[in-house]
Amino acid sequence: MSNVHSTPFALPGAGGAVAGVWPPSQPKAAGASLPRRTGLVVRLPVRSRLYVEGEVLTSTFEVIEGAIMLSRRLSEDRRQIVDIVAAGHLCGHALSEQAICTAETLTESLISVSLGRVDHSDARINQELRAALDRSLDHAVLLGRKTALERVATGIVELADVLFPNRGDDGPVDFHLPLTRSDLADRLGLVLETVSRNLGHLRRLGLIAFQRQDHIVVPSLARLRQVAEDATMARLPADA
Amino acid sequence: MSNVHSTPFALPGAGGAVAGVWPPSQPKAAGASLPRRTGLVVRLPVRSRLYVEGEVLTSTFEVIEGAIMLSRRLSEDRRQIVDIVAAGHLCGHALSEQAICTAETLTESLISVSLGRVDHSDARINQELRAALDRSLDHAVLLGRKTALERVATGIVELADVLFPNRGDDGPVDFHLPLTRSDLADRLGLVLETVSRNLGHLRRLGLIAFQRQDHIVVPSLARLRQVAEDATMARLPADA
DNA sequence: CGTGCCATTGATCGGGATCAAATGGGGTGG
DNA sequence: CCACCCCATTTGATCCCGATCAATGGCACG
Repeated sequence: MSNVHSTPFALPGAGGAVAGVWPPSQPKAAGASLPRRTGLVVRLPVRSRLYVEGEVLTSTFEVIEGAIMLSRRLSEDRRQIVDIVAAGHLCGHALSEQAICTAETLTESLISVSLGRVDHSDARINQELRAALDRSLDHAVLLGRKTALERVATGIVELADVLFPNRGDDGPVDFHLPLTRSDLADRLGLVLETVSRNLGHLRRLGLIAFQRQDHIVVPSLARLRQVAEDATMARLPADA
Repeated sequence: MSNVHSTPFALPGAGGAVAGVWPPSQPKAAGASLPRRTGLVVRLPVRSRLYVEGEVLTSTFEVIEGAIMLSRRLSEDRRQIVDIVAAGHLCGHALSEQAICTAETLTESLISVSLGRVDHSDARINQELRAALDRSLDHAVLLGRKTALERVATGIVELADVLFPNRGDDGPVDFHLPLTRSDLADRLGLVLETVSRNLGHLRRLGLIAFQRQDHIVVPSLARLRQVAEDATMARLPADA
């Protein structure tokens, strides 16, 4: 049902400890420099774990560049990715003093770290909470009422929106897919094979294409958005 | 997939209009008086619609007694009940100036109505938003990763918790089920038949009993909670 | 005493899960 | 530069849980 990741590395408290723990001898991240500190801004490689569900949080994180995914576990093999935090948004202490989920960078990211909730007004926090709630409700509709094809289409659209925050909606995009099929499955309430098959469907429908397994091309976000809302129109002549 | 309710009645703006629109000649509510105004507190019958998804909100509602359900529609026949607001909690303008969902009383309720966000501090509103977000994430795990039996068990536990806010957890409870099977289905991401069958399973397991179709008895909330988290232990010898 | 809605129950269907290979791309070491 | 290996992904075959279709039963209300 779910996949168990080998943890790249973890932050213990996520508080003042931030700087010290980071460079875990992991030469994996693409052309990225090791995490370096700029005031309270850190650059983190892919899949850096900021905090774990249940932990007491002392820091608030603001995404400057990149994205963070938030997940919850029901048990070792049942995970749900509950949100993806885009650039400009917050997570951590300001939103919940106890971590209500686990947070990991989805891509190499530039993150601003601040203690407690300094740096962020009540109004700002309020706005962030509202946005997070709104996203969560949308996602509840997806998980409760959408078909697999609609879920996968929605997942791609969401990633496009998250990774390219301010672009005139719709029109063509292409980007690196930061999630494996298994991650996508854990986001969409499916299993990885179903994700793979439905990506195939979308591809055969001409709604997406792949340059590589992890590089997707979307000719028209508008058309994909349509399928994401209602896939009844989008069935292949020959279907599995 | 979902049911389309005949709307009992609707509030247009939910602002100062509150008092005028309410008594819609509907002698259905149990022994309830017609909505009467006490300062800014109103008593509403079952299934009163406070506002509809998309509307501009001017009022904040605080549940004094009873409960409110919040729902979103994907289309006419795909509804998801995204939250149930218990006594002591807020919904409406303070949480979102545009209604992000439709709100209806689940039971006859005592609701305090206030314009805008007066009466509620930023801290209070933040606290409410956090609580709502936390509930929503829990629910995402349910919708994404729980089996039908676990969902139904969770649904009952949730109702017990919502309708009896401050009781020593666990131990026996019995109460009127304010949701139809179809409503429960729309809460749990199932269809009504599946809800009915799994209520049957729980009944045969001795985890719940029915005095009437809409009056449930839970001998041990603790045991039901266990099944709500993991139903692998709770399978009947002979099963459908 | 019907009439209509809600719930239960049964029969069958089908979408997505599970189990099982095959494929392929990228990184490593020779 | 190439061979190999590892692992993510694709694809295929089959299963099964929950959806759908279809009666039937029960209770409230006119």
